[in-house]
Amino acid sequence: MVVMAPYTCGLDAAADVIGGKWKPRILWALHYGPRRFGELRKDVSGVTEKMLIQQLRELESRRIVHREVYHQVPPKVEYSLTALGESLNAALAPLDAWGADHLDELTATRSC
Amino acid sequence: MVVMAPYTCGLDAAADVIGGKWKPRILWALHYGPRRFGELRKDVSGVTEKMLIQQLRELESRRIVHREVYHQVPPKVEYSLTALGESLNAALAPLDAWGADHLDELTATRSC
DNA sequence: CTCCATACTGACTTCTTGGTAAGTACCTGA
DNA sequence: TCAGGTACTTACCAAGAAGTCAGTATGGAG
Repeated sequence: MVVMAPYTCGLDAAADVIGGKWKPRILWALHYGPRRFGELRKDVSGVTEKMLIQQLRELESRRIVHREVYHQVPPKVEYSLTALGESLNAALAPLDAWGADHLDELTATRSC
Repeated sequence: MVVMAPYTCGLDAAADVIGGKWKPRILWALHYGPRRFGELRKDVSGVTEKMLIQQLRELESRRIVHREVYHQVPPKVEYSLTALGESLNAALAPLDAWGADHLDELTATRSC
């Protein structure tokens, strides 16, 4: 985008941050505490390394997740939620509950 | 999609429902009560007719919005939230609040 | 001297989403 | 007879998101 329209409401801004196929699931995986790259790859099943990194980088640039590098061999990198990330996850909780509550309904009306 | 992976959590399901460039804003516009097609087009600034209809149809098939046709000339169609839609919007409220709270931060870290 | 584990990186392709612009249907009122 | 107002519908194209897959760096184990 060359010109970016300002956010029209908080929801608009939030949607921009959690947009992308994998971000909600990454956030959810991080909910349980810091995770290494390889652990996330397993937790978020189906994600490719490329996408996982890409999404993590975006979340990092938004200051939602923190990246901690341990200078070891083999390398170790841990990802964790920042305070902002924690607050985002808290705001996401009701949405998760809603989805869980209506899971059957939502599954039934999936496009197919 | 030929084979669809089951939802991994409530958040996953919810994200599927509100996914798409315009759905959050449409939902938000509907928050204030029933709206005609033409009104929504103005409320959700920037949306094209095609996209608005497409997203509304998707929300309708998920039973988030209700479509009421008045057989008049010129035609009149009103869209409103169903009970499910209302509950979704309620779950979305904290997310909107979060976005509003951190609007400056989020605007500052936009990709550009 | 080679292999291993881990965390990436990059080129290339495919798939999905969104945008443009034109056209349809209907009755009313001038 | 013909423009006006409303809510679509369709065909086509462009942009962006995601997937595939091969390659890189490091130092210790064997």
